[in-house]
Amino acid sequence: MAKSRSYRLLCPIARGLDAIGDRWTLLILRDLHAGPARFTDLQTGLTGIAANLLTDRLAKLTQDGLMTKSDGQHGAALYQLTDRGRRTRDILFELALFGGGQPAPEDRVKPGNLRTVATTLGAAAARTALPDVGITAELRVDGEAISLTVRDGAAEATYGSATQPDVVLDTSYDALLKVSEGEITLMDFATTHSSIQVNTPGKDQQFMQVMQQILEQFQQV
Amino acid sequence: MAKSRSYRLLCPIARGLDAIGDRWTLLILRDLHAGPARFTDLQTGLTGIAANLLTDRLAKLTQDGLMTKSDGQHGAALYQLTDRGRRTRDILFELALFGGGQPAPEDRVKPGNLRTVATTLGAAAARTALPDVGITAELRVDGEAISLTVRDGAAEATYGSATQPDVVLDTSYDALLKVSEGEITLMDFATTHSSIQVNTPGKDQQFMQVMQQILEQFQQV
DNA sequence: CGGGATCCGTTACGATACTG
DNA sequence: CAGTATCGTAACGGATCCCG
Repeated sequence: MAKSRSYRLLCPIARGLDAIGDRWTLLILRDLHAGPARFTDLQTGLTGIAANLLTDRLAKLTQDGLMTKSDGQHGAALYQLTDRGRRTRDILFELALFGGGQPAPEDRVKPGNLRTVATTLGAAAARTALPDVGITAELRVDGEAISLTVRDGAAEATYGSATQPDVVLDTSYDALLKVSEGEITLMDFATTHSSIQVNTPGKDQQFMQVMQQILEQFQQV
Repeated sequence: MAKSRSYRLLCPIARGLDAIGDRWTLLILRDLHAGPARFTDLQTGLTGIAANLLTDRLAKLTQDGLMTKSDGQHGAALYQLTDRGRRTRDILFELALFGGGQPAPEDRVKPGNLRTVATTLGAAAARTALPDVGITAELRVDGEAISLTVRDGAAEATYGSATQPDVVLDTSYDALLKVSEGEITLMDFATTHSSIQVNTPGKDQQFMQVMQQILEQFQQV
């Protein structure tokens, strides 16, 4: 593992950056917040990180106690966040809020998978106050499934299908970006850029309420 | 100006990192949140950044509209944040919360100046709810002055002396780090690691209330 | 002395190829 | 699938020099 440059400052901000400030590191954490992932899952989501760099980063994150490596099915290692690693979530969310306001040139591409969507929605949902809502939803974004559950005031979003979802929402990454950046309204998003399938009658009201609260997180100027 | 590597992803997190993810950039912003600064002020606070790198980073931040350069007294240029640049404050604060939980090896040194303290306290203060408090305080941390004002529910901390402070608190960087990281209690901090001078009788109560709310921000596990 | 610009050795990154 | 190995290139770090 190549040792990364350190600022060697006592300042907590500098110490934080020593742990997660290296190139790619925050994007790796971003994808891990969507749930455990294999090496290849990460490599795909990061669109073109060199394999050796990914190896380096995973080693450092593991050594620093932000992540663990465990053996999954048939030799496929699984990487997942530790409790300490999960504490980077709000950093990522603030970064997303800021980055959403940055101009995006034309040559930008979609990430290789949409784990980032699960992370961002999950972080936003965790900031909402949803006392009496109990719901399991599946979002299909450009065909990729994201599971969103809210129960007992706690919210969680993971990459992958939901089991027995009350509601399934079908939409696109483009539309999600647009609504989160205020280019289209929530109403417009829900009606013309999404289609919804209700498995548990009545739950669609709760779901829309949740989505509204999530997306409102992005509106704070 | 050397062009920085871009992730070229639509993802807001990646876009944010394209703007502020380069080495040193977040630390520059950190110091600028404490108020306008000259080239040398920044170079000092960053303890050993190469001059050409600082030049590069300032140029990129200016070009991206996060910062402006203006002429100060006798040829000394002044750099300061734009509104957009100020939106990085919560990223820095979340980073500080996270970084405070990271172990700090022995060989770490104090930054060359304590602008970072003004930034961190200011960001923490901005998150508190302080409706009916009006106070101007000066913190002297290892001899460096930081001005903290709270008025009409809004808080601000800048590097430099306060004009006619109601209260002056004398303390050390070490003590501030310890209390923010939970190694000592607020009471311990206030009594044995600080000395307070009250210019406006009665304001010390309000001040302690403010300090408590600020430092409580760091206790959230 | 503040505010850089220039130069150059070192280090990390990025792309490709290769292996268990 | 999950990495390791190699190598050219780009960014960083330190020093020196320049200019008002």
